[in-house]
Amino acid sequence: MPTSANKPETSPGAEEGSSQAVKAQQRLRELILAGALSAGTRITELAMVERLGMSRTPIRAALMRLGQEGLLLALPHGGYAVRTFSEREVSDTIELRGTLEGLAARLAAERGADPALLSEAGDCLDQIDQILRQDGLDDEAFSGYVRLNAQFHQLLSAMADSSVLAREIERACSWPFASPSGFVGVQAHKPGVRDTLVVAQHQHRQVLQAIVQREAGRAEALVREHSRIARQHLSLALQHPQHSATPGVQLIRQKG
Amino acid sequence: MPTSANKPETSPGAEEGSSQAVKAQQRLRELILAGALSAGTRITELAMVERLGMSRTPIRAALMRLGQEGLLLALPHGGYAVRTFSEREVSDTIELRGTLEGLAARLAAERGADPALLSEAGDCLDQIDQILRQDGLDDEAFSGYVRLNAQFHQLLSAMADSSVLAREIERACSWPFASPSGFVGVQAHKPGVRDTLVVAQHQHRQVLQAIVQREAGRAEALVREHSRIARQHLSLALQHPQHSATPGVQLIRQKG
DNA sequence: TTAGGTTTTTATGTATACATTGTGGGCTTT
DNA sequence: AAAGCCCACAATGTATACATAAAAACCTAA
Repeated sequence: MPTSANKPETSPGAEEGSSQAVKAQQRLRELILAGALSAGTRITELAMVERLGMSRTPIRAALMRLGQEGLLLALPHGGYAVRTFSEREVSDTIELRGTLEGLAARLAAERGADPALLSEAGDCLDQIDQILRQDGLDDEAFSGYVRLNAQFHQLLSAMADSSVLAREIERACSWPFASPSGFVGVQAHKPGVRDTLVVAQHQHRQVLQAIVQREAGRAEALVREHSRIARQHLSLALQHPQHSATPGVQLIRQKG
Repeated sequence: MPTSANKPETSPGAEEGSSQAVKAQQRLRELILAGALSAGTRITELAMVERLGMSRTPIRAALMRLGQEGLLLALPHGGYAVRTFSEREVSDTIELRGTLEGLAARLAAERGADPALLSEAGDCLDQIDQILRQDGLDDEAFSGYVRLNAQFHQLLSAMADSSVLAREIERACSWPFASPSGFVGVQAHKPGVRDTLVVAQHQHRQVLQAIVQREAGRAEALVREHSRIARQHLSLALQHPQHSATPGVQLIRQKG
């Protein structure tokens, strides 16, 4: 096999309907998070032109968007490099996400959330309870939890009814290891998994209750505390990187 | 004067050393905030090519950046429009900024801020005291306050020693009416101005003290409360839009 | 052999031509 | 006269050629 592939790589889940620029952005993100582009290396437009099989223009747009998103670092004299994250930066990002979600919960409680959203959230938590009812959690149950967890957090964001805040929360969750379900996959096959999820689910219930009862301060504090679970997961993932199925962990540079 | 100007407009403070794309971004932001591009209207690339006297490529880059920054709204089938803000959105943005700065203050207090920064912040507040010592505030004194206030808030952000958070705070301050000094110009020539600034300065002192004494919760609460001054200023500015010298107020759509 | 300067290469910034898509207006038909 | 279809224009998406600047490599001289 020659070193310079002639056939541009195709992504299995790539959506065909989108524009080239969007496709480039998706593909580049996948490449980065999968570790195909090692951390710290410079990314040149021409290399991506070869690799993705499109012209420089959409590549440029994609690189710029990923740069503003934070996944790429804009170099001083032009060009980009795959960004690396210190453990502290990841921790700060999680704290940021928790703070923003906390603000959302507080606003939802203060202003009163849309009853339809509250009902949806309740259903969502009921479904999680269903999953946690079984003793052992198979992979299917686990991915179900991840999906429902993400849905609950998304509903939480929507309850604040603030486009400004929703936008920022979405930004904060764009880093895979900062998203609410980012590190849950870490200990998918460890003994105490279910207990962790039970605790998280208890917090979910309390948060929803606080919002319903318009206890703004309590709602905010609960969500913040809830986000610390992600930090615990981060520590575990860094201690046992080999078990971590989370995409993007190789972007975290360890000091040890 | 013909309707289609042949000479591209020049901006007085435009930096000549930067690239075309950066210049385009600066100039477009000025045009939007000055109201030269009325709120809600679609911005076409070709129109800006005529107006700024450069090709589509840097214009495109600038539009994209302003879109991600939030000043422009990306239309569903391509193109951008000057974004308008509801009063609620502006209010939320200020709340967001206050929350982020509050997080910064908390982190600074928890982790302990760099003594050099603490000393700089102290000097900054001393200089503000100097300004407030005089009874009447002339324009020069006022602009001095605005500058020092911005500097203090910038130092606050730096004390958290978190690049992630600093980046987000800078984003939140990019909207002129959400920045710490955004609406102070509103009541520059009103009788009670000085008192407002005295109150704000008192809060500054308390915040710095809390950080020095490592009182994290207090620091966070104080900064949040401090940000509500901006919301008061917002109300005043919307009640008396004619007195408002803040750029960008015309982007706020009033419901009344 | 090393240091410095020059040259070549390579990558990004910029301009522009071409493709494609969506929208609006005008024409035709019922 | 009204409604629907078709055509044309206009704006964005894409590709590529050209300009410029930085970096690397090579060559020369000390």
